[in-house]
Amino acid sequence: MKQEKYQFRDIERKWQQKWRESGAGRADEKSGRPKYYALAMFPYPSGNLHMGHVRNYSIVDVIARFQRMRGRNVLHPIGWDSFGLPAENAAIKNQTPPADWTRQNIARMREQLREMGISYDWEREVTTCQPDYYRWTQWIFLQFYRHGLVYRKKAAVNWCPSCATVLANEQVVDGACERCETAVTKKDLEQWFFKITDYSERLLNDLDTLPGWPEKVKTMQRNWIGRSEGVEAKFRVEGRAEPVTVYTTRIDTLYGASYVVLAPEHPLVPEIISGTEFEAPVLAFIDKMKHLSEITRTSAETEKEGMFTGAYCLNPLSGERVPLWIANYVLPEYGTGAVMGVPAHDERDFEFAGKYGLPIRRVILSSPLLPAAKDEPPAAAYTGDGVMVNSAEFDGLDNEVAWEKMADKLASQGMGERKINYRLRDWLISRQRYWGAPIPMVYCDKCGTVPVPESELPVLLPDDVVFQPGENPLARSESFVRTLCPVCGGPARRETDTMDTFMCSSWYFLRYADPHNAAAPFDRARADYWMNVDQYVGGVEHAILHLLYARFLTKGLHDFGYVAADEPFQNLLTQGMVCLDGAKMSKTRGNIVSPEEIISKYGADTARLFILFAAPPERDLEWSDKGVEGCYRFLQRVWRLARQYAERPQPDGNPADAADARARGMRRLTHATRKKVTQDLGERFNFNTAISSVMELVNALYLYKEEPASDASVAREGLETAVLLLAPFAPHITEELWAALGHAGSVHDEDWPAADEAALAADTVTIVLQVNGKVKDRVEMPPGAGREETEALAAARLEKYTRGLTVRKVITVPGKLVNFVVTANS
RNA sequence: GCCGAAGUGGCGGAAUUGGCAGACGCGUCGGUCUCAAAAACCGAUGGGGGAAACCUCGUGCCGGUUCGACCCCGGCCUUCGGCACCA
Repeated sequence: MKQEKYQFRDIERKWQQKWRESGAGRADEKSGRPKYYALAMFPYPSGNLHMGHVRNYSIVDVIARFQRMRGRNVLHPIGWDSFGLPAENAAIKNQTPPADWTRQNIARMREQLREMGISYDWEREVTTCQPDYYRWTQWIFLQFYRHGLVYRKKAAVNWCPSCATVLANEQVVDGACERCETAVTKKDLEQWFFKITDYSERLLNDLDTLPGWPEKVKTMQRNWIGRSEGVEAKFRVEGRAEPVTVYTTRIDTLYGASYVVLAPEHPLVPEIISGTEFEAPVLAFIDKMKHLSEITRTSAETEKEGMFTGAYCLNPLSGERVPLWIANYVLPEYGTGAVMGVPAHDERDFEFAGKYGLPIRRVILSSPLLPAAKDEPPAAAYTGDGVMVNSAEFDGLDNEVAWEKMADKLASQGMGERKINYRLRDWLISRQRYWGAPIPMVYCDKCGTVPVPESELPVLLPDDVVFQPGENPLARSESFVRTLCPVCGGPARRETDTMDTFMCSSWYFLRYADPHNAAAPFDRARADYWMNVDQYVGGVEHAILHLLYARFLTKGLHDFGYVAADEPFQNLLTQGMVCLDGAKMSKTRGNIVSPEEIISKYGADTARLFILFAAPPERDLEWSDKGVEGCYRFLQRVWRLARQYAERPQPDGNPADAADARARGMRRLTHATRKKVTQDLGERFNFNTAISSVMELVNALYLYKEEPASDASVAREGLETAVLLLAPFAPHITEELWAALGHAGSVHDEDWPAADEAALAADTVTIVLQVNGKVKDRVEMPPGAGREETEALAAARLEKYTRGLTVRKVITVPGKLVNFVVTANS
């Protein structure tokens, strides 16, 4: 019998063409079926798909195809996060406009995605660098501006001298620029900020409404938001009316405060040193601090340094007179920029006091049994809980109780109040860059800072720019900068900063719901139909920033009444990295396997299958060429098996009627596999075990067909089950085989195969026989066998192990095991 | 340092959550087919012992709970992520 070979190239090309023509993957809201929104983090169009993309999109495609076969109305879109630095760098290097470079990259990567056979709704493709998209990014900026959530301030910002741009704190890694690794310095600039800190509490609390997110990601977000409960306490400064306010989470240690420290930038500093002998040295110290980058200065490794200001202040409760210092380890941005120094109970203060000879007094003892220790100098700071000492009326109290009482007392005397602080900073969105969405603001000498009216959006990026390293080309484009004031009509200048690309990627999932809307970013009804995203999948590197900003923007749009969703992503899966030789694949490291190469050698189905089979999705995946070949072999095995059946007519008879034990065993496996794969795909994302169980089914089908009395209908059912179950993973080969097996429609339009519970019923169950918990034997029994019957049989089988010993106890788990607990005769 | 994951054969990984450890795949070894090779197919494959039926050890380490622990508890070690002077 002549057998057609598995020509993956022809097959994949053929079906991709057909899907393209039929618009497979298209989603609309008219379906009566329940919706399902499957989303992968959209790519930056760098030019080529890498294995991380292949993994990400394969995972989501399996989910999308599975949900379609299960009867859901699936939205599975794709787009391009296409603003950003690489395009501009390429423009400088090649003198090609960023738009052209980006367009070419998108075209190339779009083809690569099509070659992977991902079932996107291509009619919903969005591209953030196109005016029809960034118009609405600007519109969203204006809504936040209108609601008082956008402001401009002069701020010392992280500056990358090489990229000539401002970096957000989160884009500074180890004191260096995230992109080019140049050491970051500071620069004062007027910058636009989003008031994300207004949402700190909600961004924190609403994490509890997301059980479908990994605990790890939620923890990272919680830490990033960094909520702390403390007290702001006032220390009177001798000879001054205005007190110093310190922030502390350990107000219970107030009696142990032996000094107060201000940040060098604290506004009080110049005043208190003015005209004193301390003025010159303190100013010299501050100057020295300014020359260090914030990163160096605030690094935990930097030695603590400080200086006495000459001033003293008074403890609000004890009245004790303590010196006022400045020090490098106090940050002006956090809390009040002033802290009380409690060396006995804070490690930083302990180090600082040791260095400068400041008093160290214990106020908390770890145990009440050590009263003698209360006046001994400690060897290290004790930061734990305990009993109060040296604290006047609070002595003897549990420190947690004292905390509350001291906070109350300060409040009643007007010397302090409870305060919650967050580590989260406002979001700096200004970028001194060309290739981004222009910030829609205008500066008028008469009217001041004026937003561009919505009717004038988009503020288009100009074409007449020259790309050189350094300065923002936008600022040099006269045609762009010169404009008229929207209020008075007089001459005005445009803002030349563009937006952080995180802005563009913080709402794209809403645009997919209504991508061609020219009157609004999206229609509320359409957005409400699709939102929330049912399953979001992407790299864990976006665990903090992208996800936090997307949550923030969604909450804002919700609050302004544009969408019902308050959280964008119902379930989140963070996929692991793709590694080669134990390290993440990367261009710089040179350990790359190119998807194009794999697809041309083995086909997209094999590439997809391997990447899903080699590891569970959230774990790192070690690339293996041999493993790819194994998956290729498996698909060929499926191919050969199915082709044999393609030559035969549809068998008569119902597989459920098959009577002999072998047939029923085969059928049981077929239906057990259906059940297993359904669970693996629907309840957890264990693609690897789903695939392995289909492999087992195929192996069994090979054996079954060689049986002398094999039932054709049972074999056929098993084979078609394998093809259907593989369809989400390997969409091309299964489509081809489904047609070859005589079916008219697409395999992807078939109903997901349900397990027949009747077929799952086993003829016998294996009972494990144990002695003292160790397996000694196993026995086959009818499923409904009674306890006594089972134990009797077990006793007989285990006789040789229990002979001469005393049976203390028999543990029986019906249908599973019998365990004899024995001891030696005494 | 803090927070979060993870440690299972030669390798990637299973074990549906306390009940047969090592599914599936890779690799290796042996065999069939072939003039030969490739492909394909069949078989073996955690360590030690034994001719064999079998015995024994075994899920990072130490202890605990339990009839029974890769799984639960306590304490360590290692690796990988994240954060790091946040008062």
